[in-house]
Amino acid sequence: MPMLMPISIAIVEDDAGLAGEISEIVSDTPDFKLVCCCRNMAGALETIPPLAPDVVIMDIKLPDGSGIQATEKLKRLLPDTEVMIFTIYENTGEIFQAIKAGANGYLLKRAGYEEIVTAIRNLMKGEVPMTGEIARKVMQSFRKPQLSLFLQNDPSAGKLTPRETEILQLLTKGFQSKEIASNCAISLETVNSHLKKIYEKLRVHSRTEAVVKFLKNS
Amino acid sequence: MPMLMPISIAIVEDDAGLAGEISEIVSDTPDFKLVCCCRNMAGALETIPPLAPDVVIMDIKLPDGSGIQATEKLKRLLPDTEVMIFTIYENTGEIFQAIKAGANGYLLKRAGYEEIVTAIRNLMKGEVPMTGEIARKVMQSFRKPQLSLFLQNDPSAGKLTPRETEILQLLTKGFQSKEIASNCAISLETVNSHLKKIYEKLRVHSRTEAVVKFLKNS
DNA sequence: CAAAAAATCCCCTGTACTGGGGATATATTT
DNA sequence: AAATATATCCCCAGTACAGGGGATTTTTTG
Repeated sequence: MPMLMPISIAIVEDDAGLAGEISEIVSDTPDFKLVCCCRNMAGALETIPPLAPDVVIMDIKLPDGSGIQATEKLKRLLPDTEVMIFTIYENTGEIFQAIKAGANGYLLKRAGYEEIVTAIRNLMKGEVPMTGEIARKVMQSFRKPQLSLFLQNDPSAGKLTPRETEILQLLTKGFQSKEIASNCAISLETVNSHLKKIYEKLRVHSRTEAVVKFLKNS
Repeated sequence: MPMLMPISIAIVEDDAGLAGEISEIVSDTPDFKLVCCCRNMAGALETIPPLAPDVVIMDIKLPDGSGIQATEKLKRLLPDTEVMIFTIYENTGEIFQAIKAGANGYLLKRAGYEEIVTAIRNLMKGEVPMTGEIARKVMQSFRKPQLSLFLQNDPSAGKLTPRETEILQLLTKGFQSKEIASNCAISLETVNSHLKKIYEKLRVHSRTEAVVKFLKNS
């Protein structure tokens, strides 16, 4: 399917080797057209806006700033340009920052030739190219205190004993551990023991998570 | 590539016509195996757990409940089973509920033969099949988060600033301070500063108390 | 009765949290 | 222009919490 208008692509990447590889991929694809290849943020913000490419492939770590900042600024100037982050980082924080900055896709650098070409085409179709791992992380963030909601009729999560339920209820009232101890006339250590079991059974790692889970399901 | 173990699939769909179409697609694919086809939620919750299929294709509108509830319950019992929502609804709320309930993918009913087969295979590879439109919506929700949420003008909340509200909301998801820092791209110290103000305004002395107050008032 | 579950207590290590000081840079409002 | 609010960052001290070992007694249950 010959296209009248090739997809114009800009690259922002400080590593010369990698920049070369990508530009080769772009050049080797008939309907792709490389319009510029920047080495740093300053250059990108100066060169790219007047070119208004269809796609920008953006590295995160740049010598004079972060690709995330660059993305934010570029998207403000060129809202219709698709920015795809291309990075080695799998850190969740980075990913969210990039998404918030307006990135339209997120590829890991270990991606192969085919993957990159496909991702760019998908981008133009309005899809959101992400590796499976990244998509999972994004999805998980929605169910952060993890699913697996309840206790009463949840066989996989052990049922709470009466004492544990009582203590959990006190947690929801904002009591701290030593207050619970004196309230129940037991030692602080015992409260700790119960908390450990409660966390284990609810599969959480803090009193706040435990309380949220409890309140959501009662 | 012949597979020794076919992918076992269950369908939950009240519309007989559609159920028929999907089961045909599944049956026509060599390495797929249909293990059951349920018409309602009650049946699904009874039949599916002992079968422990690899994949469940789940309709949202069921005669005796919602596919979202069904997903939640199934995922509790079968955390390793991939549940793919299959629906006509493009409503953002529905999508988020489904994701929170633990759905692993989200397909629109206008999807074609190929798309369905591909989605199931991607699911097994750990990817998250979503149509482009849905992925966009999910991503967008990160860009302008929280503002839509309820607490906005709660008088008892003592006028929290947008940032404070955002952070409080992250608390309710069980995030710890440094996770909030990385998600908001600010330092831990800043998170602490915000927390101090939040506690002061809500007149509480711990994150758990803050969360409880927030959840009770929303 | 014997085994299992529940409830109690103790030690210890490392990390997270609370709350007390600050400071600075933008915005917003007056 | 001055005052106020918001958002950001820093240091520090003391406490609380999370989770890893245990152990003992009572209660429940097969």
